Amino acid sequence: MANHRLRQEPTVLTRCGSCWVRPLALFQPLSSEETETAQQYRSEQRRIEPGGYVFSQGDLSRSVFTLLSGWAHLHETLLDGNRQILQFLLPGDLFGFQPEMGEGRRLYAVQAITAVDVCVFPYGSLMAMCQERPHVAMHLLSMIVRDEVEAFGHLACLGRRSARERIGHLLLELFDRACARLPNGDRIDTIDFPITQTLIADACGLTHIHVSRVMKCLNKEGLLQCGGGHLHIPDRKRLAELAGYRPTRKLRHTCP
Amino acid sequence: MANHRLRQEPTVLTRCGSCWVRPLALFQPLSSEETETAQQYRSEQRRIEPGGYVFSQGDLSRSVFTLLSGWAHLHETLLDGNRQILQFLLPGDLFGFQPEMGEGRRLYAVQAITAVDVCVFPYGSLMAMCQERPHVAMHLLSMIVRDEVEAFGHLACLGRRSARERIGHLLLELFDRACARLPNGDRIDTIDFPITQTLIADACGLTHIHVSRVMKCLNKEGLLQCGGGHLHIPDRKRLAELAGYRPTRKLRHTCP
DNA sequence: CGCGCCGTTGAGCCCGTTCAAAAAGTGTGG
DNA sequence: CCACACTTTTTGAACGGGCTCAACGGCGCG
Repeated sequence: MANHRLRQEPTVLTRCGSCWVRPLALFQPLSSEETETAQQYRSEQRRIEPGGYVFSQGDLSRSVFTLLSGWAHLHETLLDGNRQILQFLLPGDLFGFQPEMGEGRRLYAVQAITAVDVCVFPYGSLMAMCQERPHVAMHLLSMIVRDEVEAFGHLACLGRRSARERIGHLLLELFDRACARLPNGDRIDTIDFPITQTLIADACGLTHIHVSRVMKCLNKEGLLQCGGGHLHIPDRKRLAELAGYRPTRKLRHTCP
Repeated sequence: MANHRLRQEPTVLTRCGSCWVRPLALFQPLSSEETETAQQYRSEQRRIEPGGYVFSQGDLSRSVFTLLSGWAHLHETLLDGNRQILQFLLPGDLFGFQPEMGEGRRLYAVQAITAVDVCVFPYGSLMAMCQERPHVAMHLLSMIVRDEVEAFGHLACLGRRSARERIGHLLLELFDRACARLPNGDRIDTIDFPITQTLIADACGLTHIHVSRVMKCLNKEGLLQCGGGHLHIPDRKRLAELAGYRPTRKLRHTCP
């Protein structure tokens, strides 16, 4: 019951034991008894409205976060004001690690796209948990490696692919990641999609003007339909071929 | 000519206790007594000649590696034959992690640029070590996060910077990383540099032809001199300004 | 010597950008 | 319901950075 309500609008504090993103996220390897004690490692839960920041470049870096609901993105703003999106964040995703582990300042910012709820873990308590429960540390390690592999994939995209391919690739990836968070996402061909063309441009290293042109074209060819908060992909295979997308690459999290 | 071989050339089996890259690498947090027992976690040491592969895309993924000497690069080969370099590897660097931790196949390949020596750690024994010594696991975590941050930096480069900036940025980064491995690297303005223009192109997402043109230009302007296995940067500040390079960002490893 | 690899140069083209402006949502308050 | 402001998407015209294709010179090596 609490579970059902969480999916819609978690305005109240969520207990780890009944958190619906747990099977996807940091505490996946914990047994159900352990989960209740895990509660103590979390410091708070926070809601951020669309366009708001979870943290900004230059902020003190003292915690990591799990996204409980909504969409967000991690980005760097360059000196000339240009922006590069480095990651899109979906429910269950863990973010906010930095090499210094709690002593430095944020190199990147995380901005909410929709309204989001985040769960806060101070570095200190997270480290304590890792020391006490090595299998959590191992799981953490593998989550970060997965992030790195994703970043490598994006690098190859930006370095060696055309605009069409980059956009197709990104949309397929987000489509798959969003599907993996649905109860029975296999047969779905339309998802809620709060991503603007400007965001796509900032992720793909293009101008929003050119993104508009290319997407218009992809639309005409019947490869995808995007707009009004929805993304429809009628034929994944055809788009995947165009984009050189490898569905074999494991995605960040999949529902159990 | 001076340090044509970085410090020394370990042709014989190196013991962890006397390994010169240890202060930079995986076993940094170990005490000297621990180091001798750490020896048991390492399975072997391997030498690869220039152009040879430490592993290739599709290989079984069973170990991680520490680079003991030489230069290498990690890259992905796309379906159309194009290549994207994802990381340059210098002595002390750890590489070879994948999310599945020993069960999947390699998504990327690691190729030797110069002759290299690598130290092999099977996943299993590494995991055992992490369970027994949590501070090693924490150090591992922070090393991988640093790699991810580096990858993010490259993403921003490829997405939002011009060819001049990308090349300048890459050369400065490699320059700094190489310097950090020298005994007194602060005052140095020339390093051994076994990187061809084709490699730079594959890292920056450009053609080697265009790299040649841009570097000719940078050379004419007195910003750098690159060739014959050496890189000379007379005025770091000027180049850094051109490239939008932030020296504040912490590099992978620095000599103690 | 021939062969490969690396760097260089030139001519022409194309993808994506820049600049400018209009059209089509979207949300707010009257 | 409309008026208004704002964001998002679309369209057009012209420019240019980086690519393609092709050829050549230098160097190391068997």
